[in-house]
Amino acid sequence: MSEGVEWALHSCLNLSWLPPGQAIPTAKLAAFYSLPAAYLNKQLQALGRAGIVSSISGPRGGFQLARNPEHITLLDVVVAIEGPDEAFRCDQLLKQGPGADPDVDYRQACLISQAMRRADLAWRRTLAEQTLADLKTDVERQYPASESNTLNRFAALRA
Amino acid sequence: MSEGVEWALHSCLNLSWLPPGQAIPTAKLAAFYSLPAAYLNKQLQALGRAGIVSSISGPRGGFQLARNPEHITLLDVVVAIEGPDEAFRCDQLLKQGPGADPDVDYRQACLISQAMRRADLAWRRTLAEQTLADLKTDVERQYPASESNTLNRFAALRA
DNA sequence: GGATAACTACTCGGATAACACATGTCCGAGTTAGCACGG
DNA sequence: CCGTGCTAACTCGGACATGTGTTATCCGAGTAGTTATCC
Repeated sequence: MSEGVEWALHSCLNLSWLPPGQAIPTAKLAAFYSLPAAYLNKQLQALGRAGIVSSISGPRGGFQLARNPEHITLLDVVVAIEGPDEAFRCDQLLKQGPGADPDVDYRQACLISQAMRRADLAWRRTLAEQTLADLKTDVERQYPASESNTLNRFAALRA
Repeated sequence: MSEGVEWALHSCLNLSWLPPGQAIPTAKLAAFYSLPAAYLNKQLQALGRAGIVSSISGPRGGFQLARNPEHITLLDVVVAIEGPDEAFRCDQLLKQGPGADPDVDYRQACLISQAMRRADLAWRRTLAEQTLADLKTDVERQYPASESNTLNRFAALRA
């Protein structure tokens, strides 16, 4: 899995602490973790295409969450960056084997494919069960200084 | 995930139908699905290093399962090919952020990392719950001709 | 006829290229804030 | 003083290089079976 997922998750969490209506440019989000700004921008574009963040051009512009953290699951973010394909892709090897039926879709019929899909669904379900709001709440509970640290850091970068 | 996983799973299943003590060379396993033999050999080597299959050199040589199908889980095969690392790797971005403690291992402390690990564990658990023997039983039940098809194909290739 | 030794064919195993995707970088289009100017 | 038009800086967005890991291939080391030879 590409590291862009980690960047996107941390950035979304930081965005969730902003007052509504305020946007943060890529450069500041990147400076937060000393990341290459141009590449982080690429990931944020992907989040934008997925409808997770919205972008504003020009001065005072930047990115902000496009909807409430309660309605953003970890799966949404992962899919936005990694794409919708499941990790295991079935190339329908059985079509090359003996007794193969050309009309059968072995991505459905192959029991190996089914077993792998079961695992993939378990993974997706676990990710979909957690929203960004849940994560935010947990972080605030365990590390109470996080929110103010984040906002202070953004304020300092604003200078 | 690399396609070698799919090849390995199908090959292990085919190997599970062989009478005990009999080995099949890479070339025949590859011909089964029209795969490149040299590359499939690479995957089988990985299975060998993981102790899932054992190899025999020379004429009448080849590969065979190293232990009973009941003791080979799908997770074993996936890990043998893909390696033990989990899909999401935490680069400890928080170490670069404000209020970071250099002595903390954020792979453990970071709640994002924990959430992703939870999903990864759900995936691994699902894979570990299914053994090659389970898969073999299911296939034999749903496609009764599979076993004989496989053995016949091997016999034909033997010529 | 039997045992032995060399030979041959076959198989794995790791070292070696070719390719694809993730990673990283750059500059242009569009937008907004600030400013200067005129009324 | 206030309204208006201009300028300039800032931001995103997509097009363009680079690096690393997967995909694919090849040839050498080792082994077992076979055969020919000798006792």
